[in-house]
Amino acid sequence: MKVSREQAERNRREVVASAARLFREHGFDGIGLGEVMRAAGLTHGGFYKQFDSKEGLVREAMAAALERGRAKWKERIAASAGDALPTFVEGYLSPAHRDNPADGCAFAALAAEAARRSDPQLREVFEEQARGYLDMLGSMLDDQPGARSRDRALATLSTVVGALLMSRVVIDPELSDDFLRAAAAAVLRTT
Amino acid sequence: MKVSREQAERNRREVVASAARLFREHGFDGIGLGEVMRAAGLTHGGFYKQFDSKEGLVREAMAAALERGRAKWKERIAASAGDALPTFVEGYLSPAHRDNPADGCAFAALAAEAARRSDPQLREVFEEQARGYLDMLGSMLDDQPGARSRDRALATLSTVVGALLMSRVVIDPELSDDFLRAAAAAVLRTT
DNA sequence: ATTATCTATAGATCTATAGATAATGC
DNA sequence: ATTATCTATAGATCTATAGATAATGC
Repeated sequence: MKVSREQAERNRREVVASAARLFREHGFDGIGLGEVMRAAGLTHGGFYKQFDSKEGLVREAMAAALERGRAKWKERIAASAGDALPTFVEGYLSPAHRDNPADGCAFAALAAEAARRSDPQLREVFEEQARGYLDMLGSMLDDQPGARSRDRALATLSTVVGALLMSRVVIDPELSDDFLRAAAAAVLRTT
Repeated sequence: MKVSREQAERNRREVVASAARLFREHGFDGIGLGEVMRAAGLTHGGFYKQFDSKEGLVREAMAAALERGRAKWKERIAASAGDALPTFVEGYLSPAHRDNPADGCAFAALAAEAARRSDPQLREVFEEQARGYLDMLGSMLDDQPGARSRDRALATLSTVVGALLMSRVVIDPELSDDFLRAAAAAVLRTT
């Protein structure tokens, strides 16, 4: 039942990718290692040869999810003909993003849970990625009278993450859309 | 071991209050019924005489936490000499609120988890309270050229919830303070 | 007599480990 | 010979239930 070193490496990455999806979809405590391994096509007994603990997988999965998400926005912005900020804001605050948390932003899906976890290394991952997002947003924004670009990046990230969160918890589709639309308009209005 | 009807009613309310605190502090899955009952000074076996299920308690605890939170802001605003919006925003985005999730806003602490739960009635509770917050904020904001007060309430709620969330997950106290400060400034600047 | 709470437990699930197995890689 | 993965299981925990107990309230 041993596999080649390359296959083992592919398997490991598959476990991290499955975990990144399933944690965003069900929360850290909403999914067991058995189900994560099964989603990766393995059995749960093999987990500890590759990872130290569930907490270690949580850490790697969040680093992968946030890094991948940020790279995706950069690609989308580069590929777009329009301005960077509207491209990002309209994509981030789209119904498609709201309706697909498994593939979406890990801040909106899991930052509250991450803040509660005892593992400080997990919060380091979120902090490092927050700085990455702030750099990305800061470069899209110019200093303006009354607010430097970094402060506007901090406020913009807060607004889009909060709006996505609120749009997911309410049931009424109109109210949900209103959060996305009004937050996008507010962010773009201050530009 | 029976107690008077009034005492039983007090006990029930104490269970809901303990749950409201403990869920905000540890998440819905991070705390068991045993610990909730123990925090209320009871044993876990007595739980099902008062509640249908853990999900029922989650629902009642969130309704209580959000209703109580909203009432607290209204009191604070009424008692304050200053304008309503700065009073709310500076209180909501204060280090004290950030550092006390057990007593703080349930949107920032638990909306992501609530959105994932299968119970639709829980999301109804969040939606109803979101409308309450939007009404409260809308009444603090005037229509302005380019944005009606309801849209500004939607964006403001998104911004403050998102900023509190982000301020809790990062480790660096400076970065955490920056989220609170920059979000407050952005919200008040558009006034 | 009724019933709020207690002790005790069933049944499910979850993390982590032990030991077996079979394919890799020296 | 080494090792990635498998089957099986230990030990902890969690929700929910059963039946006992003792104080309330008719």
